[in-house]
Amino acid sequence: MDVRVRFAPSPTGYVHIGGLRTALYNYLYAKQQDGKYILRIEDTDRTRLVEDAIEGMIKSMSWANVLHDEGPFLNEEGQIKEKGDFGPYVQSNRLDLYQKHAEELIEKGHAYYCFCSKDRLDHVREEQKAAGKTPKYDGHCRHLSAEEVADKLKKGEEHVVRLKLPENRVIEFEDLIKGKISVNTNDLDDQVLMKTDGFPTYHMAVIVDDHYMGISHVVRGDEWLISTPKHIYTYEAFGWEAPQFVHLPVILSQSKKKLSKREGDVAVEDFRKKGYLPEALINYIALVGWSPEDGEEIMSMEELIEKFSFDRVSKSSGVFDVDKLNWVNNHYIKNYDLDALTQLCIPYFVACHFVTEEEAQTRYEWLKQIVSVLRERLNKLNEIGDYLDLFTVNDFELEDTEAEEMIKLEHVSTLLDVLEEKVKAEETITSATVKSILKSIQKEHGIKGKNLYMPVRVAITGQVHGPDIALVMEIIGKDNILERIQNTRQKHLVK
RNA sequence: GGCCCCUUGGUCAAGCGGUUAAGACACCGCCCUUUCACGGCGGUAACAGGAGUUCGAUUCUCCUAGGGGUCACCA
Repeated sequence: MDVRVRFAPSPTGYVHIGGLRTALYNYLYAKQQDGKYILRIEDTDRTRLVEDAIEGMIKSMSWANVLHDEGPFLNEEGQIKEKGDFGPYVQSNRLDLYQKHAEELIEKGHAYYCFCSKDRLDHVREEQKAAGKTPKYDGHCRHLSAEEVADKLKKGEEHVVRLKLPENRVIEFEDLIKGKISVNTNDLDDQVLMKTDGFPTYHMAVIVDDHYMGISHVVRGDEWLISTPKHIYTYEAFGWEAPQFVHLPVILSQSKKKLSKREGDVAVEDFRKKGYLPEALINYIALVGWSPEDGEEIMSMEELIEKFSFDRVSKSSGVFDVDKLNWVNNHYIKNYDLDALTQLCIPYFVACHFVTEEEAQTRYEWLKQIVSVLRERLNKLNEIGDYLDLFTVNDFELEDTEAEEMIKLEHVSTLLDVLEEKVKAEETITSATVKSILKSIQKEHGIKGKNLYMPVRVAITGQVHGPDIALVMEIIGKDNILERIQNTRQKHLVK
């Protein structure tokens, strides 16, 4: 059987990090099985639509490199165009199909019209709650006669279509991750299939679409597990074969709650903006809830495709650990192609007003050098801003008492004089000349190790930590070095 | 509350009847580096609890506790 899977978000906002993982697992499985990965837009709730959400989602997914084979795409002009033989892929364009199938279900006796008002339903629910019962539709319209229904319909009464669930029947299915699940229909409700506005509910649309789109595996979030028996019954009612079900565990925040905006970043877009590399985000997110047999932690998309399997997906939810994401991201930053990384860093340089867009081109080699020095300590690209003063500010203050201590050392005055003299004597300063200068200072004055490097570091940067000092000096150049020595001498040196 | 599901260190996790219960992040040491990092080595730290089954349970069963999901004309 051909593997066909889908990611089916509602266009109510951005792609959530949990959604990205769901999409990723779908994608990995499809690619591994030589199948198709489909993007479908579930926009049946007209009240929650967010303008341009579809575009945003397509962009986020394509940034993350989780690319669909069928569904809506953005063309050159940024308009939405569909690709694939099973469309339309946006549910609001498939209304007739749902309507037709709802009628089919009614004819077959597996669904019925319900004319209950919202008020009545609310009332019933309240009463049930008050009586300590589980709220459930009371079946008021279940047994209306054909005449009554026809009459109400003719009068144009508002109505919905409900699924007619059999009583006291145990529905079982085998979830590829959770294992055997069984639920009694008595614990289930006669789900609304078609709403008063003529739109289907999720439960209707998902079945019709998955069937006609030839979906082989429904890979979705945990929250759908309980509705699955209803879905299975609906497949049966249509006489269709149900797909395989795969319910993924939830991703939790550090405080073990469902990941929410309040506790930090949840949108894929947020991570992009902060300077997480898509490779790193994908790599990390794949590891929350799944691990490969060989225990490998750093994997490319190709490796993920090769190693992924549902039976190694965890049954229980996992915490999203930003620290580990940072570690993975840093790993990718350190090993990235330097030119490609520099290109990715340019927006951050510009955003910090370190350079203009134009300068980013004319002084590209300089930026590249800076990136090469900073990359090893960046957890994410936007941290680049934390280091830029290092290259631009000559008139700095000492960062902390530790820095002050270093400058207070007795030999610093002499050290600065000698350093200044030797720097002046050089035509240009490179990392190599800095090293040879320091070496000669060691020989001539017996200052070495920490006593040598630390005061120099502080005198040049004002800080006790930071990138390799010789490289920093090479990047800022002779004139700035001399100016900084002057600054330190006048401002910070204890006379 | 009913129903369904889950439970290995702070976190991600391996394990699928017999192991000194892996590995990774974080944390703490030491080493390397004439500085800062990187890196290397090492350390602290876990089978929720209780009954069974078994020669033997982290692994199987049941109960308890805790957590999550669901109970919408939202997905």
